[in-house]
Amino acid sequence: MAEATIRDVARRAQVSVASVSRVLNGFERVSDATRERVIEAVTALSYVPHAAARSLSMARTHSIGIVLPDLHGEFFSELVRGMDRVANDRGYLLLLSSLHPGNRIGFSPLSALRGRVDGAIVMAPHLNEQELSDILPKGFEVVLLNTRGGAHDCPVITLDNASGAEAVARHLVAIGRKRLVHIAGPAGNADAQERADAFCRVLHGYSDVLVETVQGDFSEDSGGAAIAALLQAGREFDAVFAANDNMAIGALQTLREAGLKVPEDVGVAGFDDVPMARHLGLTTVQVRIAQLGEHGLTALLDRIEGRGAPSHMLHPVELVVRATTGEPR
Amino acid sequence: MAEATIRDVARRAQVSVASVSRVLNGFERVSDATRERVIEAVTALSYVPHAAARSLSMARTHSIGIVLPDLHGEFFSELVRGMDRVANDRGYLLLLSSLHPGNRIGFSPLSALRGRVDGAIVMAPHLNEQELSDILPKGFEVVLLNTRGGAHDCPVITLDNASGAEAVARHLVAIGRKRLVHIAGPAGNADAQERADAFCRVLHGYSDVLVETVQGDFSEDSGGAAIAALLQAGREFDAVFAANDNMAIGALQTLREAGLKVPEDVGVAGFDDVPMARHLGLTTVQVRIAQLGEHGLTALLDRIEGRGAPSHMLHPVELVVRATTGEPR
DNA sequence: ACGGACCGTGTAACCGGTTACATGTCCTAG
DNA sequence: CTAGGACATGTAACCGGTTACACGGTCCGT
Repeated sequence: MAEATIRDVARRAQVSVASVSRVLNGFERVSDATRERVIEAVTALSYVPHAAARSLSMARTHSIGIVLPDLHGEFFSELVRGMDRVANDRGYLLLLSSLHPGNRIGFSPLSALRGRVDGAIVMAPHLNEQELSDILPKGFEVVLLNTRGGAHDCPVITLDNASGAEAVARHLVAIGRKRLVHIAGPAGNADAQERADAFCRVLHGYSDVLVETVQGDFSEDSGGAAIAALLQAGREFDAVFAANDNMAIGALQTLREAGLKVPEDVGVAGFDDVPMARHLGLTTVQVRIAQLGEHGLTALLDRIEGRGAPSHMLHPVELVVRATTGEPR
Repeated sequence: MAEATIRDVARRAQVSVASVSRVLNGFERVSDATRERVIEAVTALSYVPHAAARSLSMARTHSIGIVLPDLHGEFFSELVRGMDRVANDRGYLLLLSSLHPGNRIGFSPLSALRGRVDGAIVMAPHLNEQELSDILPKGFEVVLLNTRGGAHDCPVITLDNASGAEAVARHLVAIGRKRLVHIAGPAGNADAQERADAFCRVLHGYSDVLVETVQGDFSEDSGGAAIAALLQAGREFDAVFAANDNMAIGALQTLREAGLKVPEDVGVAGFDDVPMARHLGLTTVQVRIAQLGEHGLTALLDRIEGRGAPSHMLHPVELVVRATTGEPR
């Protein structure tokens, strides 16, 4: 049984394809008799319009590309969930594409979306401006998420990393911590950089507070390893701020295994508020990720549909204080 | 700047559109001179073929629909990650679609995929056979994931609940437990049923082992409540197998609050291996979700590309022994 | 020298929709 | 009575690719 086409429907309803198309698209100028016959034929043949054909003639796909560096973890699923809500409301579908480095060079995965999407949301915090320019397609609207994008004309939405990190810094000072450690994210990652910068900037305002930065890579293991190295080196500290929750969790575990008490001996804070954070009582910076997704997709669709959207937006974050940063000793 | 079309390329390269198409699709019968001119023109115009047009004429989209009940949590992200790997390898894109009940009735979200995908992976554990039939489209290949689908001609992939539960049963017996409790999942859930059946079946083979089943609903609270009720009733037992990790975690907490030692007094095991399980040292049955995604997509693509795939497949699971089931007392 | 196989290339039909424009009918105003 | 407008509908071009088929030129064997 081959799929019915609009011409099959027209034949059965004894009308022209134009009339069928008009009925299906809710066009007004159709007589009731025609409309009825068309509807009868459509249901009888269980006709469904062919999306590719429609896209081709209308130059509109009603899908949106989502291009992300990695498709894993709660962050990803939350982001997509938020976008899915908006997409559903506004009649769009989401096309997923991961941007892992191994993709065939010289052929941007983004351009593969031409003719498939009306626009795309791109998140590529690991790329620099140059690399970004190389992959950005000319053919459709793009909104950047959490990505350095100063030099481009597409809107950018970034996390308000600075105020999050500042809030953590102030909180740690407020509860009396003096010797702080920051476990940074991977070098070259914009978010990691902003968090580290803001954290240190605030702390330099306090003459009696020391801060030391060590390297991590956003993985749980790297957080644990960083702390282990510090302990082995005999360093003393009374609080740790990791650039994300994963590393904070790793740090937490290593600290406890080393016999240190959290928060009594060492306070720990992270960034992201992954679900596990609540379970472990981890102080962290809450990022409403689903909302970030909604936010980004809404901006993109507004642009596509003509209503302009502002070109740079900060997505708010909020400090959540839990058990791992207790009161002053 | 409008997008370049294949005719623009042909004009610039002084050849026909057919030749351009041949070069782009790696067709052999093209002279080197022609090939060079085409390539020059393509790069000069930074031409990218229009996916919708290509889909239309080839009746092939190289995308796959993924239809899921919900887009959240680690399960979803893992599943998608696995599929993404396969999709990338084999040159497909993933089109995401959630199946929340609110979708316009009488118009299946699946049929909206016509002309957009070559096939779809559908996961709808909450639908019965009838509801499922109603939404399944005729136009393209479908693979069902973890969904009752006996009556349909599309392949189904389900978890191997039975061997997982059997492994747990054998393990508990092997470490010397004699009085077991099973916290079952919600009535009517196929996975829960299979786990309970297999668990009890194995244990009935041991004359000196007792097993008692209590009801749960997959939630953490229900696991705790079930154990609390047993303790209150003065029941004695030395091991608990919950039908999923959530309930196992609830049980664990309640046992400890009651002053019982795990694993010394009572062993605890779950099912799923959620990330938290590793953290809590929970013995459980690992379901490699990413691999399930790979598995499902591979089967679908094989079908689409002609190599037939078996119609019903069990996805393997594996017992992971951790701290909550220790050695015999 | 000639017929045919083979090769590279171009022309045009086709995929399945949308829509500008033409057509025909009926109604009404001058 | 008729010109012209409003309306319902049909015809055919178009979106941007792919590809069956036609065509002309080489090279070969006889």
